Amino acid sequence: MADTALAEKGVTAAMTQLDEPIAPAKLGRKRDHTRDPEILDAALDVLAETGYDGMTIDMVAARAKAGKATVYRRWSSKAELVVDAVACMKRNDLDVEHLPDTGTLRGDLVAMIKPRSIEDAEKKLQIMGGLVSMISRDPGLAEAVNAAIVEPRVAVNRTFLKRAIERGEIAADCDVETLALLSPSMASYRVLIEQKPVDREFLLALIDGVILPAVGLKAP
Amino acid sequence: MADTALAEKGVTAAMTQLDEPIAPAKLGRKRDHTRDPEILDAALDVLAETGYDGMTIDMVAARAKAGKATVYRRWSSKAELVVDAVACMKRNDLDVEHLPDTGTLRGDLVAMIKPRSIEDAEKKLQIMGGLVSMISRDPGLAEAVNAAIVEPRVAVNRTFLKRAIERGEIAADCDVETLALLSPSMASYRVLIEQKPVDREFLLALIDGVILPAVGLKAP
DNA sequence: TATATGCGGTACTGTGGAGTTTCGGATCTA
DNA sequence: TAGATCCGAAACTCCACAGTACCGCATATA
Repeated sequence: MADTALAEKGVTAAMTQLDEPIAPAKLGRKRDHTRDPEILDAALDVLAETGYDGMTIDMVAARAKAGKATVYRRWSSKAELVVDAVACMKRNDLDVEHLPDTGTLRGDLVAMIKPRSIEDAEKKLQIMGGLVSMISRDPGLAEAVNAAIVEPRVAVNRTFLKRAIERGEIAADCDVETLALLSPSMASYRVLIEQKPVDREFLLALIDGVILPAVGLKAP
Repeated sequence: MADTALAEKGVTAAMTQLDEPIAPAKLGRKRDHTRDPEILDAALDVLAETGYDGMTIDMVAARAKAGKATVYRRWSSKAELVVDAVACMKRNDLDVEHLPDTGTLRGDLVAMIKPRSIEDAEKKLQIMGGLVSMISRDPGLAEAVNAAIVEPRVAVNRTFLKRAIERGEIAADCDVETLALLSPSMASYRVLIEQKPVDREFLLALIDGVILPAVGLKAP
């Protein structure tokens, strides 16, 4: 993922000499690709702490215990590094494959409230916050943010709601898309503007005070 | 030239021995305070377009057709200018005094959907977006943003909900605070992350698809 | 009139960060 | 081995911007 641009560059250089598309006859020390994720993780840390404009390549390199040249050898600019870091964030994502399936909408929603998951989500929101002002200027970044941070969460909620519709727990004509966006939206607002934590209490209030009533269910 | 400078230096040195610590006797041309709001408005425009870090004092001065020195004579730094600009934004705010009172919660909420109001809110959200990464580092700015952008909107919704409770239209135990935050939160998310417009359709979907069902009401 | 300040405009200074280069050393291929 | 490329580290160039200083003019007081 990280070396895509450089690999393409190498291929292009090779092709100009009419050599094989992929056989650049590599020479010298090989690039240590185990450092890629370390640098990307460092970038995400700095991004969450200082935002895009506050982040410097030196900070990232220092945190990853790497040289600046090592960073620039892999990503040609700060913007590319950030886009790649965000795009590669899906890795430590919530398991979309084995979601909880408790038989009730509330059970499913509440089952997603885990300290680990919350902590993870909160950092992602911080990262997103540091990118807000860039999103409007870089379509590629907006795309990456959406795919890595926004959409996964929304997809989970959408799945739960559709399941509830299928088993007849809630009405089929409720606005699934808007409801799926509800908790991510309000969590973002709470973290980035109100500067309050997204804790269990808040999420339960959201589920029992808004989402369930909105689909005609009651909290136990 | 050099002679003049030395002469002035001599005069100043002489006066410093007789100068009083506080000499408020105003002299010379008066500061034109009608320029203050023009500069602040220019700052808000630039802020909405480029964000805090993208904004330069030259941009603000140029848009206000003012000199940079004129800006720095009134605000000692970029940060102070921005905080003041945000704080002084309440001016063109929605009239909190004469809110609509239609007799139903839905009527009140729908009555707030005005093209002028939407346009205004959208620009405020853009400004807020440009400040997100600063909010976490400057408590004063967080305060200003909350007072100028967030709280007014929330207060309106809170008023409508409390009214509805008082007249028995909705249950008294519903979560007013969370519900009042709902539309600002989702509107922020829509503008800043999804990059979609906060149009009448979206707001109606929010009212009829989420808020009203959540308090046990139905859309007509 | 003399002096002092504000005005828009322009040129300047100082700083910090993006991106480049260099260095000594390590690791690969031929 | 020899040459090429990587590594971390540090020095370097270049540029944009915050903030300052000055210019010529306008407008205030005394």
